[in-house]
Parts: sequence; structure tokens; C-alpha cells
Amino acid sequence: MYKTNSTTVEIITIKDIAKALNLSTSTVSRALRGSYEINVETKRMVMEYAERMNYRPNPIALSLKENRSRSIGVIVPEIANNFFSQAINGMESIAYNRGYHVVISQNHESYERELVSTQYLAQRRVDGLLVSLSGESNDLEHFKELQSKGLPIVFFDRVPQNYITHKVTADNFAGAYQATEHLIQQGYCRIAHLTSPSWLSITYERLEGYKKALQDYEIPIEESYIKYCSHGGMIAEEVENAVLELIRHPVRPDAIFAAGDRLTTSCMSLVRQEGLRIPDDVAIVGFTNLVTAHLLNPSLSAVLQPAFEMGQLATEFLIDLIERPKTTIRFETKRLETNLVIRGSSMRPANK
Amino acid sequence: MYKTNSTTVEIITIKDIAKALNLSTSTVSRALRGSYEINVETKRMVMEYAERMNYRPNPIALSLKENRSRSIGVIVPEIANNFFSQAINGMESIAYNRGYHVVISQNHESYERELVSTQYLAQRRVDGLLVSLSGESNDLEHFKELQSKGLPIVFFDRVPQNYITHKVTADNFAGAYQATEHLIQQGYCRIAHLTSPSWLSITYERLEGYKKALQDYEIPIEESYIKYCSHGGMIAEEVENAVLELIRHPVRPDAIFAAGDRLTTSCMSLVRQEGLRIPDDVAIVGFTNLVTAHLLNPSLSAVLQPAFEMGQLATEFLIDLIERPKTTIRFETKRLETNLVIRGSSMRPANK
DNA sequence: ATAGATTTCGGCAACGTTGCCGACAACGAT
DNA sequence: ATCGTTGTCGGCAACGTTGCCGAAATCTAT
Repeated sequence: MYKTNSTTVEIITIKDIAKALNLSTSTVSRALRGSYEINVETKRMVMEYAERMNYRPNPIALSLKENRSRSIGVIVPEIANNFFSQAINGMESIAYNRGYHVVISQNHESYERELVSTQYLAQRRVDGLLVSLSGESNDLEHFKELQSKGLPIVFFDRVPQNYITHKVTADNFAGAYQATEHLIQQGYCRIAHLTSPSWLSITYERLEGYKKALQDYEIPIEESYIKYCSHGGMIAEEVENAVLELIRHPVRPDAIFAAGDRLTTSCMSLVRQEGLRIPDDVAIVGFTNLVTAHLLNPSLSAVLQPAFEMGQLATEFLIDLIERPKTTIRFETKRLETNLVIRGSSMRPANK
Repeated sequence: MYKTNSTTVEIITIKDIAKALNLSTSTVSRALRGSYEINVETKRMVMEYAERMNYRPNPIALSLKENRSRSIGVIVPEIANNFFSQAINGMESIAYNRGYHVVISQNHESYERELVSTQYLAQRRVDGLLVSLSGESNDLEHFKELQSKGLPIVFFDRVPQNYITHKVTADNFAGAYQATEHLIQQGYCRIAHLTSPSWLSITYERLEGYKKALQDYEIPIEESYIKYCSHGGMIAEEVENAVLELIRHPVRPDAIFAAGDRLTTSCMSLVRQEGLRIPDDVAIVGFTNLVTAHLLNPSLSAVLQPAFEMGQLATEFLIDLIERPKTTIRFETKRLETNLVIRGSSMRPANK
């Protein structure tokens, strides 16, 4: 007895099958997709042979022919960010179920790299794009051009204002409002806001929530308490300057509401490095999905975004756009609720 | 005066250029690559027109023709892991400089998904693969088959033992030795080890380092102090059971050396949840690149891996394999030094 | 002036696949 | 017997690009 080796060593094509079975390539092709035009017996033969030889259609040839790839491109600022990696997991969960692959790309908060990633994915004929804007992107022509060519794009998290398509965000306004209100209710009244580049949607919305909470509690808005980091925390020096300016402010804030993983962690580091206690000297609430929030010293109060669900929803939107016939679509902007988790970093100190 | 619109709206191909300029596609093709066979004047004309129309060669057509894609595939267990995301950044830094794109894929510690990812990338004709094995992978036939078909593969971090190719790892043995030795020197003597699936290279090497340190200091090895989590921390219950078994051990360990982000953070959570103090009741050292390590409560002692450099090195290896003519290569296994950072979680308590 | 060399370009095929059209046989209906 | 129908299949073209071969025109050398 000898052992049959059923695993392929060479890559087999439809041509090889045709040759081996004395058929034409078109017949094999149709047999494999089960066309009614082909004799049942022939179909069986072809399918068995294909199975045995472990035939897999060449997706590149299909992409070239059909001008699509059954994959969707994702462009995020950083994968080393809990929010984004969770969102990506949500995207994968939906995409795979609907027969799409997910191609991940980073823009590293750079407009240049966002451009390059976008071009790359478009050239590889992804069927759609899921995008969270880089901190540098105010020009969106590259997206608009692709969309006008028929490439569906759905934005999530960092979405552009004047852009007509589906968008998925967290309710940044409400999240920021709750965080600020919580700080106020804990007795803090000089509340600073450390945030991302001013032109980003998330920045604006969170800022508005922050301001509204202050107004509702009749706390004057102090502009020098609001610090933008135009590189979103990618440049350590920038964050350092911002935080130090807050800490060394003539009237030092007694609380900081920080946006994003990096800003929040940097903020905590610097505050402690400067010898201040959290929350006794400065309380902190972060707009972050850090998985280690509960392990920090002190444990970090945080506004959580439903990252996984946002990824899922954005993907469902996108795939609908891809597969829906060219009906006129009413584009939606979906806001998902955030979740404020209160921990040690924002608790009212005993002596206050 | 009217505004000339220089941006393309339609995707332009070499055929379009040929038609517009009354040339053949082959001439245009050669003109664009600057072939000596083409008249300087013609070349100029073609190039100018291509530039103006924003021509970009279709990478899919090229992939089909040349059977390669100028991109390399990366398969990691999780991108939501500081070590891997840092490594990926290292990969990108090298790859882009050498004209390759990086396609990221996750296996979520599952053999099934590793298979799917591998097939996908291979079918998309990536020029090479950078792989860190899933916690479930002991069968490596899918990689061997691809390699035998000529696809270069470089493993990093979690590398297979019996597999002939380049490999890049941290010096897990030395890192574990140092961590264990440090704990011993701090006065801990019942040192447990919480680690990844037993069949992974990193598990074995770290375990050996841990054992060697114990031996060198004449501390008996207690097998019940060694806990494997065969899903690498992906399943909360598994980690919980392992940690609880340690904590509720008749002779409770006074220190835990944990491997990986998830195992370390889960371990800290559970230990504290059980009402034990770190490091007073149980000291902890993690084999992890957690960026928040210094912010944890207590700050976490950790063995750091040079993730970025590992990514770079692995990519250099891979691209060399891709581009090197079929010379007989001496495959290397490179070990990079780890870095033990000592913080609060492993300091000797005062009363000991 | 003629043969050969050089310059400059076009045609064809191929990568793997599918859509479209046409071919041919067998069949039933008139 | 003739015609249209149905069932099966093959051939060709196309997606975008490049390699190979050949062809025409011009130039060089004798």
C-alpha cells in the first residue's frame, strides 16, 4: 500500500483542470459555479477533480476582471490604540460573515500616510473603505474623488463634517458632558480639557459637551484651560508642553478631562512626575478605552466608547453600500452611547 | 479664463494613453519604464501625458502577470497588544523604504484563523510572510507547503522549533532568567510562573530561564507553581482558574512571573480582586511591553522586548529572502536582548 | 549602390477568469 | 422531412500589463 498525497504542491488553475479533463476552460468555469448549462455528470467530474487537486480560484485574476476584490480597507490612525483595535475586531466579525476580508492600514496621524494608504487600498480595488481621519486631515479631496468614482466610504469615530456618506460615531457630546458633570458634582470647579487637534469632529463635539456642562452649572469657561494637541499625542513634547502649561497655570486646574489613550496616559505620567497627587491635587477623567484603566494608579475614570459595536455598525453600513443596487440612499449618521465608568482618579478627596 | 481640471476622475490605463497618443500599448509601456528602445521625444510625450492624467499602473494586473505584489503579509495573534503593534511599526518602517506594503492580519490565537489568513495572503500573492504563531498552532504544514512553493517566510517572537528559515526572537531565556533572579534577590522564594501554551517557543524558553534561575539559587522547582494558559489569555476563565489556583495554593507563592500583556494584567486584576496586596503578599513581574506599565498600581516591573527592532530585523531578513537570487542561504536565528525594568510590583516589602 | 546595422515602434501572447456568442447534436412538433 | 428547441459544450475577447519577436525606416560602411 502506498500513501496518496492529497495535498497540492503546485498551484492549480482552471486551465489545468480543463486540460486534465479534456474540456474547455469555459466549461470548467461554468461547471464549478454549477451552471445549469453543464451536464450533471460533467459537473460532478469537474468538481471532484477540483476538490481533489485543492483548486482555489485566483482572487487576483478575479479582481482584475471584476474590478473588485471582496475585501474592505480600513484606515485608522494607530492600531496600537485600544479603541481602534477593538473597532477593527468588530469590523472583522461582520465582514467575514458576509464574505469580505479586512485589510488594515495605519495613517500614524499623518495626512501624507493617509493619502498613501488610501491610494494603495483603492489601487488594490478594495470594495469599500472604513476611515477614521488622521489628526492632520482637513483636505478630503482624495476621499471625495474616490467616492465619485463609485467607491463607498464610511467614516467612523473621526468623521468629517461636510461630507455626505454614512458615519458612525460615539455620542461625544454626551460623553464629554457626563464626564465634566461628574467632575463638577465631585466638587471640582477648575476643570481643564486636554484634547486632540481642533479641527477633528471628536474634538469639537467633546469640547461642546464639556462647555455645555460648565455652562449648565454656571462655571465660567476659561479658554486657557483648553489645550489642543495638534498631533493627537504622537509627539511627546507637544503633550508635555500642554500638560505643563496646565499644571503651572497661575490658577492651577483641579481636574483634567483628557481625550484619547495617549493624551490620558501622558497626562497622568506628567502630573505624577510633577509631584502632584491624583485626584487630590488634580483629578483626571479620560475619554479612552484603555484596557488597563482599572489597574492604573489611581484607577482611571473613563468615558468608554462602544468600539466593537461601532466597528460592526460601520461595516454593516459599508457592505450595504457595496451590495445595494444604486438606489438613492439616505445617508445616516449614527451616534452610539458612551459609558462613563467612575473610578479613583476622579473621586472627591476627603479634605475638600 | 477657465480653470483646467488636472485631477483625474476616471481611472486611466496604458491603453488610454496609447489611444490618445496614437501609439501602441507596448510602446507606452516601454516609454514609461524609460526603455532605451524608445525615442527620447516619444518618451517625454508619454511621460508628460501620463503625469498629467495622473496615470498609475494597475497593481492587480501586475500581480497577475508577475505573480507577486510588492507587499508582505504579517500574521500576528492580536494587534491589540503593545508588543505586536510596535513590531508592526518596525516592519512598516523597513518595508516602505524598500518599496513594499504591509498587509496586517490577525489569527486571534486560533489555528483556524491562522490558516484562513495564510491562505488569503498567499492567494493575494504577497511576496513573503512575517509570522508569529497562534497559540493553537502545532501543525505547520500550511507554512511548509507555501515555503516549498517558493514563498519566503520569516518567523518572529513565537517561532517554530523544527522549521528551517530565518527567525527573530527576543532572548526569552535570558529575560526570564533575569526576571526570576531579580525576584529571588528581592527575597522571594516561592515564585510561580503564569505562562502561555506549553508548545510555544516563547513558553519553553521562558520556562527554561525561570527554572535555571531557580536552580542556580538552589530553589526547588515546584511544578504546581507553573500554570499554562493554552489560549494565551484569550479566554478569561482559563486565566482566572490558573491564577486562583496559584493564589489558593496550600503554600501560596509569594511572587508570580507572568508572560504576555493579557496574562499579566489579568493576573494583577485577580490578585487584587482576591484582596491580596502587590507586592506585599504577591510580587509580580510581567514579560510584557505594556505602555502603561509605569502607571499601574503598583507600577509594574517588566521584561521589555525590543519589539520595533524585532519587526525591523524580521522584515530585513524577509526582503533579503525575497530579493536574493536563489543562492543557498544559511538561515539564521537572531536573538535580541530584553530589558528588565524594575518597578514597584516586585520590590521587597519592608517587613520581609 | 547595396548590404548590413541601428533605431524605433507595433503585434501577439500570456497571466486566470468569466461573459457572450456560436456550434453541434439530439429531440419533438408540425 | 423540415424546422425550431433544448441541452452541452468550445472559442473568443476582455480585464491591464509586459516580454518577445518582427517590421519598417533610417543610417553606416563598403
